[in-house]
Amino acid sequence: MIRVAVNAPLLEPLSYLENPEFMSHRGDIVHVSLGRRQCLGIVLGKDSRAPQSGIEYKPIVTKEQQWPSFDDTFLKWLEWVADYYIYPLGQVAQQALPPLDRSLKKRASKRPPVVPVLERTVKPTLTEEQQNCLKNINISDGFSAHLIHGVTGSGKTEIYLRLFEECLSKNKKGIFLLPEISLTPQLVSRFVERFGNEVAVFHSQLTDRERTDQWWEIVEGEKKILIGARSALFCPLKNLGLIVVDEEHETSFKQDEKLKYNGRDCAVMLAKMSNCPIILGSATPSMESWKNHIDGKYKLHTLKSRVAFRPLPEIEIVDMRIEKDKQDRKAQLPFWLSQNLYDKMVHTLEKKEQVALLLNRRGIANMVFCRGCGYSAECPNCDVSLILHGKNHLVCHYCDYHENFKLRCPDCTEGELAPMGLGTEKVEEDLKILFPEARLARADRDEIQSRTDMEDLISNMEKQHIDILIGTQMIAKGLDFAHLNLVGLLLADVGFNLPDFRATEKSFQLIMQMSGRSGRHTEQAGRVVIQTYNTTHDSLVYAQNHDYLGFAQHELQSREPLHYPPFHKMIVFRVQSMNSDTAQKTAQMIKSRLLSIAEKYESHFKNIEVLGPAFAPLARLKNQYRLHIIVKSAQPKALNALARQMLADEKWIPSQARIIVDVDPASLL
DNA sequence: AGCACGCCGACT
DNA sequence: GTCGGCGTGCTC
Repeated sequence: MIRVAVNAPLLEPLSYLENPEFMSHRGDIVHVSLGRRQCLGIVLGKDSRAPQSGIEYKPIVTKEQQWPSFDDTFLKWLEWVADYYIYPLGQVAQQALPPLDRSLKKRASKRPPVVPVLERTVKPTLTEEQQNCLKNINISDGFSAHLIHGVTGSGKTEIYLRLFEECLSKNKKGIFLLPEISLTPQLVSRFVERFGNEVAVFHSQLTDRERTDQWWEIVEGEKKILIGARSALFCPLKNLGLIVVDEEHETSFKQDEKLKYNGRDCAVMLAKMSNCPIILGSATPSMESWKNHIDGKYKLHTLKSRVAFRPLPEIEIVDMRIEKDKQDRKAQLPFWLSQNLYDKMVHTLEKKEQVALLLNRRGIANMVFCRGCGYSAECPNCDVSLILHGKNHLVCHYCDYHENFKLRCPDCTEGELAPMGLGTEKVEEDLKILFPEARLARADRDEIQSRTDMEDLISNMEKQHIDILIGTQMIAKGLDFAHLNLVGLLLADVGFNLPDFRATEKSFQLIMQMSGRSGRHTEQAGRVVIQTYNTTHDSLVYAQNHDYLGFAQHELQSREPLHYPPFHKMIVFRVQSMNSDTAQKTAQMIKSRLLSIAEKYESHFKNIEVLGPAFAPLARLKNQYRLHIIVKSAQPKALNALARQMLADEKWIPSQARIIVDVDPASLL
């Protein structure tokens, strides 16, 4: 009999009879019958166990010919992913296949090409730091892990490009992973300018046809370098010689639905199994990677200065508590704008340079409430306020609920509902009055919805058709504009107080990243203004001094006694149910099961901490009550085994409740 | 995930 | 009567 991982939510593979028409080998992609239907499965190998009585074993139906079989290295990696994240292997493997059948004839498409066509450009000369870094990375010596800590603008990308050159010269293929590639077409362009048509691109904003074509180009075609978001890792490349993960600290490498994998961590494992080097790069390495460097697992390379001796930006912190009471405000400024930032904006615009304002919108978006009775519009399905979009549209940010905004308060029927809080739209409105001459552009989820929207925005910024750019998180990442010399973070506080152990780290990263956008191409330092009500927050003080090392040391020190990652591993069990009671009971059952397993196998599960159950910070979403139980341990293997035991024999789970396992959660919301 | 089975309300 | 809504359970 043959073990087959079927494409169904079954944690264990199933056994099938060998089909006498053909032999099945490990890695083959086959069709098998499952219940009354057929589905795809991956052959894992011979099943030597005795057949179980009561099961009517069926033969494998056919071998799927259109895709090449998985080689052993890649299949081992898929098995590791499935095992580590406690997810059905068959469903993990499904991600490694293209969504459509191969098609050799190119159809005319109105969409711009996935990979732009660009002239090759000359290579810049390397700085001494870059040369040193390259000298210390030997890519032909099997697996090794490197962490490049380089300030923004220090030329990390050029190092990657040189490494990929070396990789290609050895006739091997390479993967370049980015957090959200559709937001960074500039980086793709730089690769195309160096490697021409040897580049393939893979990310979530491609159509199924584009994806399928790119898949074949990199798996069997002429393309040698795959640039992509985390999903690119699942392209079954043969002859892998190098993996680079840029902005490795980004939590968006963690997929938050279905298979909740972290692209960075999976990349490290893929490199290890493929016996090739992996490079992680960041201006603000994650605490996980930094600890790996301290523990000697990653080799550290530091780039301290920007290329061409361009200075680091000057970061100024404005205390909005004082600003509020200031009497000497010349112009009538809106409450969200300090005199200091306003003056700098005027100055920057006079010099025909560009300004970007970042609004870390989470939690302070435009909700509406009644000044008469305090009623506020809330989503009927979720425990959150509705957010005002445009003039008369109330939207829930967590489900698809929306309604028309009516002025009259539905509760006291006397007062009027008024928007409060701050959104990018409001900022834009106020700026139109303050700077009537300036050309404004907004970059948020409402404005930028497709890859072409972002490309247009970038080209407008580059051509200086925009004077002031107002945006959310999405403009903090990876963008590089020559004339952008002032960056304002309107309200830094928003990130400080999230109920998440990574809140300080995320805040620090955002500020560092944002300031990295300013003054990348000038001899004078770019300017950064951070407005806040809490000027002494750790993330601000270290960021102001560009002191990553100090921050990392401080942050690690504060996490260690609390047993937070990276010191202890974490698995979260989330319980969801329409019924609050069922949700709570199920959560309680999870906890007692965990405790009893831990007690029964005491020698295996030492020092396991079980926290909760507690309602998640957003206790109800899409009409589902949400609780979670957090489990921590210093031994990842034991933690995984405990979680598996807990989930085994799932018959005890009440049918109205769903349990979701999240290994290494990116956030606790 | 599919797909079937089965139990209930609604409707020609 | 029987059509079809979806809650429940199983897949080698």
